Amino acid sequence: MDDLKRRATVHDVAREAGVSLATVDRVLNGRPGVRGETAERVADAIRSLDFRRDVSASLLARARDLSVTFLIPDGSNAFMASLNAAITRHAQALKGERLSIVARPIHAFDPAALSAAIMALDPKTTDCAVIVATEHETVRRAVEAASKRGIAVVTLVSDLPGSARRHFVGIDNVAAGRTAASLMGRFCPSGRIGILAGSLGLRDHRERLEGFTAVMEAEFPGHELIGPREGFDDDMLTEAAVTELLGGPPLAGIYNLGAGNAGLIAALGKHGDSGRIRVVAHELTAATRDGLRSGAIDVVLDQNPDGEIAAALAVARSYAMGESAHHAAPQPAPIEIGLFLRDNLR
Amino acid sequence: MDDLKRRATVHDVAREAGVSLATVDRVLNGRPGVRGETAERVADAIRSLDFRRDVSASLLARARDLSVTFLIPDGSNAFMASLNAAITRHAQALKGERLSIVARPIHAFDPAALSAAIMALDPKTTDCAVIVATEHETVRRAVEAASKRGIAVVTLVSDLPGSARRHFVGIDNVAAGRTAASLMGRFCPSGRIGILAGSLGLRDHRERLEGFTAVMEAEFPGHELIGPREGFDDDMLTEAAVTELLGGPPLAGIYNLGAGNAGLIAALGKHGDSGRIRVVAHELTAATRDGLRSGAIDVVLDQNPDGEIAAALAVARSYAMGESAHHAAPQPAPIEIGLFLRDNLR
DNA sequence: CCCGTCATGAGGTACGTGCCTCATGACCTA
DNA sequence: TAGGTCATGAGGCACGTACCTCATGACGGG
Repeated sequence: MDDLKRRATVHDVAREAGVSLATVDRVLNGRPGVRGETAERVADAIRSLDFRRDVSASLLARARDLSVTFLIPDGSNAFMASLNAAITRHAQALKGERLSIVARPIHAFDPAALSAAIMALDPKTTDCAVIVATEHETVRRAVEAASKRGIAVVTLVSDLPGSARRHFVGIDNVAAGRTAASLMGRFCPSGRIGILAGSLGLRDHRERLEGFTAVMEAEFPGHELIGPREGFDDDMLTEAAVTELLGGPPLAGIYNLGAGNAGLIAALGKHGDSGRIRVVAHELTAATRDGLRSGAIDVVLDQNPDGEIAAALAVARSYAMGESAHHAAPQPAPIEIGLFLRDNLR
Repeated sequence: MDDLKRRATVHDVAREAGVSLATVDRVLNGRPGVRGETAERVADAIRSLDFRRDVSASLLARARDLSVTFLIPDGSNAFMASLNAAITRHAQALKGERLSIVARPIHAFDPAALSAAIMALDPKTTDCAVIVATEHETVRRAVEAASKRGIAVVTLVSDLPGSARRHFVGIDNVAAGRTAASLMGRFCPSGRIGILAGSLGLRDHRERLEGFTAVMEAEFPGHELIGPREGFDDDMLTEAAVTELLGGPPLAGIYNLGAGNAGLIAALGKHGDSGRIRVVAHELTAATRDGLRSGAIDVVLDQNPDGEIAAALAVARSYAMGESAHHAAPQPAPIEIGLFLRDNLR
């Protein structure tokens, strides 16, 4: 009866399949030298015994730690900075968990730099790469090549559909836009709503806009949408755009689906009665926190950077260990859109 | 230079402290037979080498798995059911991670049953207990006793301040109430707001009410608050309470800070023009999801059960391994209040 | 028939820690 | 001084997997 409680080991699998330990090992770790028929017998035994590699023993026995490389855009973007901070924090916490983490900054929005960095990854020293994807054919090809070399690629924040990436960690930006509209419509019985974007060349910004306008038109048809005006995620340009919007007929609300929120707040402050204009923005940063506290911003939609890094690491660990080879891949919970008011600021 | 990259092991600690492996082991695992002065030398070595127990090796070498026992209220409460479901899911996913999870149902809101269950925990088979606390002196004493026996206790959802519990995993319910008020105030320019509670004998319900009324009074003084009416988390009683509320002068909004949402929705449906009344409720369940989709409910505040279980397990694992003994305890991110509209339903 | 290739078996060591036993010396007390 | 308690050292086995080497037998081509 002890046997019923004990977890199955590689020895049990070997016995069940009628092969030696060495063969089980070859199958488990994808090494060559096993006939297809034999490999199938081993796989059957694994399934029938519900064998799962003992993670502790496996990590202990490995010659090297699992290694995950993050390729994150550099630059002054506050959100990317908080992503990097989260990576550092997790790297610290994962000391002793046999997981080594490297973060390499990539020139922002530069497909060539990103794909070059992906191509340079050595499967001997990298099990998994986590990238903030720029949508470009070169990047797609680099991901394909990395995958062929045995490096699992995970996209973060910005996806790369149609590529060989194994997983996407991030929020649903269309849903984010829809949610923003749903709140804005309830906040403002009627009136003109100004829309600000960073750049419509970015996939996530396009998706947010799509969701926002769809819900506004369908559910709150009494409102007039102004824009979108592009602020290119820059404080100065965003301030100029907002000032221009405020110069027109009175606005009931403003939705900024991009960055540059410091500029937005500055423009509102100079305008005066900013308390009456409902404002919805994205990403919890120093600027948006201040905006929430002062009342300049009503709601912030956030993609929790820390949670995203944690999720990416969990996925990366899972793929790096090839855990999904013989059992269903454990689908991690999708990243949720965080909604923050002054009253639930974390 | 290899030495600089290698993680420190117990051997290194022993050498650095000038003691034997056995003594390091005694210190690390809190076994008796070490003079205070010697233990201090070992602790110094641990700090100076930044030694961290290798989690993989440690788990592998242990005679038994880490074991975490959940004591969760039973009954028909939809939220507790989803907590249990989350526990089952995680238990499944943690096969192979040397963590064994037991969930024991406890008669709801019964301090005697809860404390008896805590007293019955054997430190030989339980490293950590996660409880949904009922506020009572017996429970406090049981937690104290368990802690003395070497069982770390973590409170979930409902805290037990002033007890020997090592950690609380849950949301800030005052903030939740404040957030609900902040939304409600923005949704309704003015008017009467009905308030429903489960039972004001519950700490979390009291806290939500406190936060809600504080913000309504301070920021939206034009509104008249009706209630709270107690529905005792029961659909029938809640429906009756709502029907009574709807019989009075027209309401602009309803805040249900307890359960029984199916009753709330039923009463609204029978009343007719429910689309005009803004409704804020708690916990994503089948009932509240339906309410969001149909438009009967505008916003649901949720404490992600899955996230809470994950956080509780992380904390439990950390305490069960005594990781925080020589380094700063890794404070896990606090559980966030989830805000859900129809448009960002997960 | 010889040799090369291939699938597989046999057996070992290593990873870092938990936990056990036994020995040794120091110190205290009667 | 004998006997007892206590702090500590020395050493070893175990955990389950990774990864290595070497042996063996089968098979096929020339």
